[in-house]
Parts: sequence; C-alpha cells; structure tokens
Amino acid sequence: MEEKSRDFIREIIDADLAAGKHTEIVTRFPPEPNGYLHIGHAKSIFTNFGIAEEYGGRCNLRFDDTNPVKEDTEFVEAIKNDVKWLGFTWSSLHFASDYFDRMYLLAEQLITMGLAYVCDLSSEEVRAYRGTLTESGRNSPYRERTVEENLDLFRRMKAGEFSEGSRTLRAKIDMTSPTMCLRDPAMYRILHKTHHRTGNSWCIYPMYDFAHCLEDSTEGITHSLCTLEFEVNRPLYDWYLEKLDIFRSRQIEFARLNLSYTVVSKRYLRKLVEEHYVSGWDDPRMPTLSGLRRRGVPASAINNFCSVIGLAKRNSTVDIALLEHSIREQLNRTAPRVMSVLDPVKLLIENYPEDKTEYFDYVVNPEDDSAGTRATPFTRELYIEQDDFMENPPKKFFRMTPGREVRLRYAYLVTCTGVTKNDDGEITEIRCAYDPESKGGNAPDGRKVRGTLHWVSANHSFPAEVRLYDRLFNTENPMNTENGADFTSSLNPDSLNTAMNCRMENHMKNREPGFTCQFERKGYFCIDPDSTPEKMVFNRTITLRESWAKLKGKKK
RNA sequence: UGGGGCGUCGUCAAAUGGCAAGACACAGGGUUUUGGUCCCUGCAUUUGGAGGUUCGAAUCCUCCCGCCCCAGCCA
Repeated sequence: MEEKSRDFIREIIDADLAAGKHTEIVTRFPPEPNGYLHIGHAKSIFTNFGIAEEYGGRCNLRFDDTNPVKEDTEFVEAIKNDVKWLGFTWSSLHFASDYFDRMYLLAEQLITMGLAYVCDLSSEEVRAYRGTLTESGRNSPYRERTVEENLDLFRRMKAGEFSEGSRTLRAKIDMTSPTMCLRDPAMYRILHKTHHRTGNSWCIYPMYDFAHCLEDSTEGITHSLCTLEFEVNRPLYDWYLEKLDIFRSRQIEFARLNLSYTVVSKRYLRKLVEEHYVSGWDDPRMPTLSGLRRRGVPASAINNFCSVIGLAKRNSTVDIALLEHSIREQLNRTAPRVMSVLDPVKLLIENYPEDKTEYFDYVVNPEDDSAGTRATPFTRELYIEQDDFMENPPKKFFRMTPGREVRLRYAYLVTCTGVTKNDDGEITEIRCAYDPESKGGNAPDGRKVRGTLHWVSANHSFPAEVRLYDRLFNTENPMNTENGADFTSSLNPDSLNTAMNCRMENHMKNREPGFTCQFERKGYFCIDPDSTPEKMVFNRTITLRESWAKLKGKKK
C-alpha cells in the first residue's frame, strides 16, 4: 500500500470520517471568473479534485461570481477548459449567482433574527467607525433600527430605490472584536451594474464572506479548502452557518503556491497582458494554465508537480527547478525524438557521392521501445548546428573542429577537413570526409569518438520558425525590486528569442499544433497554434539539462 | 504595541516522546551513438533561540526571536 505520509488536510478528513461526521466527502473548486487560471490554481484544483477522488466523493466546479464589475463569461469558458485539460471532471457545475434568491432570503432571516441591519454610513464613515487593529470600533448610529425598518429598507435596497454605495446590509456582531471581520461586516452592497449571468435583475450583491459559506453549505461541501489569507475570516464563515443553522461546511486553509522566478497573482498577470509585456494570457511565457499548455507543458507534468510540492500551512516559495524537473521527466518518457537544426550551417561531405541518398534507422524514443524506428535520409549536403563547430576550441569541447573525427548520429564518422568563409570571415560551409566503414555511426575498429552531432539532409528538410523561450523574470523574487521599482523591471529581456531559419526533417511537415517532440540535444518543443502549412512555428518548452553549458559558464 | 497563523537541509517537505524520510538543487564517479536518460556516492550529530520536564525531546512546558495574514461596500 501507499507509504506516502498524509498531509494535514487528509488527516483532518480522516478524523472527521472516523468521528462519523460525514458519509461522503464533498469539495469544490471556486474560482472567481475575473481572469485566467494559473499554476497556483492548479494546486487548488489538484487538491480539491484529488481529495474528492481519493475518498470516493465529489468535487464541484463553482464560479464565485458575486462581483459583477470584475467578472465576465469569457473567463468562465477558459476556466472550464483549463480544469478539463488538467484531467478533472466536476461532479456538478454551479454559479454563486444561481443562489442569489436563497442568499437574499437568508439575509432577511438574519434581519428577522435581529442579527443584521441596514446601515446608511458611507464607506468612509464605515472605515472611521471600524477602529484599527489596536483600537476597537464604535457602533453605527443605524445599528439599533427595528426589524421592521430593516426589512423595509433592505427590500427597498433590492428594489433599486437607493443609489450605489448609499447603504449596506451589515451583520450585527461586535464592533469591539479583535477580529476585524467580526466588526459588523457588510453582507450586501448596492451595485447598479449588469451581471454577466443575472443581467439587471439584481442591484444588490452579496459580499464574499456571506456568500461563500452559503454556497458551500448549499452544496453540502464537507471540507472547504482555501488559502491561508482566509484563515482570519473563518470565525465569520462559521458565524453565518451557525446563526442560520444550516449545513456546517468546514473551512480549512493551506498555503498558496509561490514559485521562484515567477509572478503568481492575477493582478500582476493582468498587467503583463494589458500592457503588452506578453502577447496574451496564453503567451507561452505566462504561468497561466493556457500559457503552459501552449508552451507544451503536459498536464501530467503539472499534476505531478502539484503532488511533489506537498500541502502545508507554512508560506513557502517552490524552486521553479522542481516544475522544470517534472516537465522533463514526463516529456523524456513520452516525446518522440527528432533531429532539427536550429542555427544551421552547411556541412559538405567531400568524398560522399553527389547523387546518393541513404536511409538510416532512427530510434524514435529510447525510453519507449514501442515507438519503434524511422528511416532518416542522409546525403552529401547536410546542415549541422553552428555551435557544434569551433575553429579554436577550448578544453573539453569535443564537438567538430578541424582535423577531429566526430559522429553524425546514426550515420557515419566524419573528419573535418576545412571551412569556407565569406568576406566577413563568417563560416559559410564546413567540409569533411566520411569513413565508409563506419556506417550507422559505429567505429569499425572500436576507436573512441567522443562527439555525436545531430544533422538534417539539406534536400530532405525545410525551414521553420522556432521560438526559444526562457524564464520571464531574471530574479528569484520578481516582486522584490531595487528601491521600489515596478516588478516589470525584473522582466528578462531574453525571455523570447526567435530563430527564423531552422531546418526540420521533412516528416515534420504534416504535424498539427500541439504536437510535442524532443529535438535531440536541444530540448523539448511543440508546434504552436500560429503554425501554418506554409510556415511552421515551434515553441521550445524547455531545454535538456545542459552540463556542457554549465561547464562553459564555470570556465568563464 | 489587538487578533489569527507559521518557523525542520540552498528549495519544497516527512517524522505525532524512541536512532532527523523523500524529492529538487548542488558536488563527485560510472554507463552512453543525445554533453540527454539511467546508475552509484556525498550532502541537517541537529529542527529559529534559551531554559525546563524525561532514561530519552523536532515533538511536552516556559520565556524570547523572526516571518506571514486581517483595518475593501474585493475575493
């Protein structure tokens, strides 16, 4: 059985189950439809859906759409799509706005119980009456209105008789409470705004604290999992459910995900999009689920990452290397291998017949025997990677260099015989001689050949665009800037480099956007939706681990 | 300086009074027709600090220190 230790939430659930509190575990993922989902949400999705699945229970998808000024249906569809992509199926789909009638009735009930009142204080006045962290607040002058008056006023609020912001419905709790949210929190505010689902049928909208616990309770959510910042709101969550005497959902808070070299906050991601630092919510550099998907990150890698980082209450920042590891691990197992030359230079094999074409067996995926082999054409004129050749190489460089023998993967051993340069001194062509006895790349006498190069046949390849992505930010904590500078000052100017003249093997021609593969020795890539049959576009998902790059860096 | 939380390796994170897991990162070595993968090895005598209880403490007690959250008619 599973040796893995349980996190504190599963321990609580186990205890609740043991105590006979529930017969079925019900959770929910409750996004506000005001932006796109990001990797932080993936953690919430993974735990909410994951726990429900594990306990044989249910998990709902619920849109927390109680604020019409921020929300939009555009986001609803995108969010549903992202949740499905991660591989989860909601038990049922809900909208907080579907419960507006019920919430309204429960609000009236609280008024009737003498536990809520209509307050005419302006927002500034409310703030002044609220007190501070160390001084208690004062009662609103409207606090002692009669039930009848409150009911009448609240109904007229609903009917649209009052202007926006002129009144609120407040819970009557305790203005002296050291817990700020218990100082007569607002339950309803007046907002003469069109809601994306209810249109103009409402002009009063419930506040989060009042709405959320009712949504959970209504759906029979047994464990309402949310992030740490809601910990201080829990007394209020419990207060509403207790006073109304309805199903008691239990709120449990866990630490939200922070990732190094990344910004995970809707507000800042929105800024990146709106001010065009990136091409959109699904820009492959964005930590949004749509961005990661377009980048070529498999859903399985994200889920694996979520399981590896664990669940706890302490604030932490996960090293992005952990995510990168999950991505490589997944892709290594599944991605077919391809030889593509990103920065081509011509390689001429002088002693190879001009009109000859040979085909070599190419292992599609060494990690997956069932992927089989493919025939790859080899001719006299090839392309190789420019940085696989150096005229004056440093120590430990064991690629091509004048006079040295290297292997052309799966084909032959070749020895560099010279180079051709243009007037600017740039290398336009590398020349070499092959050993006909080394067919397949095997040294006939067992001589050692350290370097192995990838290549494509000039006449059996086509040009394509490749977008080389790197981290969006240069600093570990982009929010931590020098003397108050904006977080955009942490942006990595080299997060995107576009290579326009890459050479692809011909068999890549018919592949569709989303197709993922490994360009050998280079990294994992996928076909971008911008791709057309005339001009294919690839995204680099992530490089391979590069001990050579590390070595180079050290020498410098 | 009110209230609510949290401090275990560089980064995540277990251990629930009985010899401080694991992963990532890092370092070294081996295999290799990808400088990839894979495989070995090393990496906290000590758990924010100081006392105390105990045969025995990361776990219990006391005091101290540090960090996070709350003063929206946002969620």
